[in-house]
Amino acid sequence: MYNYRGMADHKSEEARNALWEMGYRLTPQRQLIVDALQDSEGHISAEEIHAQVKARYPHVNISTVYRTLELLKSLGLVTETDMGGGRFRYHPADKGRHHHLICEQCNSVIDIEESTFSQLKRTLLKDYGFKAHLNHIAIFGRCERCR
Amino acid sequence: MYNYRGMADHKSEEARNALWEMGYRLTPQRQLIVDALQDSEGHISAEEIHAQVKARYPHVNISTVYRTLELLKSLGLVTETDMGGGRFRYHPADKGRHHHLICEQCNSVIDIEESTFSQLKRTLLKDYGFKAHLNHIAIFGRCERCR
DNA sequence: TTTCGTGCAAACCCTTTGCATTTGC
DNA sequence: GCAAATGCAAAGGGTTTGCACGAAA
Repeated sequence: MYNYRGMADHKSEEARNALWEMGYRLTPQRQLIVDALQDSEGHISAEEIHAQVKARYPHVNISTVYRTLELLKSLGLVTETDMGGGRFRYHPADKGRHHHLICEQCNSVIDIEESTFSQLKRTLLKDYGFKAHLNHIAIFGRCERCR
Repeated sequence: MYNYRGMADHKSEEARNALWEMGYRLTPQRQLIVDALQDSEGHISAEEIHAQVKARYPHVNISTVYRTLELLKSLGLVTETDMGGGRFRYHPADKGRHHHLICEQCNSVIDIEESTFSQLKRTLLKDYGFKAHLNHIAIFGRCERCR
């Protein structure tokens, strides 16, 4: 896999630089995965990333996607949300923390602000001594249109 | 599979009667599964139920456990919680609705009252027009001892 | 050149399903 | 006797892993 410098339109300098600075190699696969995440507006699945990356480089394997996501997670560049049933979706950390409302009827996803949970967090800490780690939460229900 | 009448110590009359009244057969498997759920104090996994049932009737298959849980769910006798990563745990409905705080350090589970979320539910409805279905929720974090 | 990253295929874990057989009623 | 329930084995879906090859520094 050749000449990846200058190939992409550098939307995702931060993640790239972070990888570079930590001593990780800037492979084309990693760059394309980072690009896909950045383009996604969040909530992208590993398979969707894979499909997008394959459109450019057909031989990229999905295990590389998972391994790269693992790396980005460990560097705090990406957060992972369990959307139920063990399906994960990914989101660039620099796009801000938020949570998801998922409509069981139409499958639409509504982003909600992290602050929506601050009251709940306080209650859990006060009443149960429990420090909640609400990274990305998915809440299921019915959206406005589907009720 | 023989003589199941009078074999168990009838802790779980309700579920049994409910099954019976709805016209479902009272097989020994179903009774043992219901017993396992009842004994579990909640939060039992399909595999744990299976192990417990097999101790009495070695030939019971895990698919029967899943099918019975499916049935009990559809009758509203059991609720299912996704404890992350697509692993489900089950809980008898008559033991009351509640949610879970799971410590990432020591894996302990704290039950919390459903009412803890009523404020959040109201906010989601008011601000996003979203009717949340909070059946059983699992929230990860750190418990009092592990901080 | 030496280590790191990748592709491939197989394994994994839990859950679900198809089908022939058994069993409750 | 007959529909309903079970056991078995195989499939399923998304994720992970072992290993040999290939490429980055």
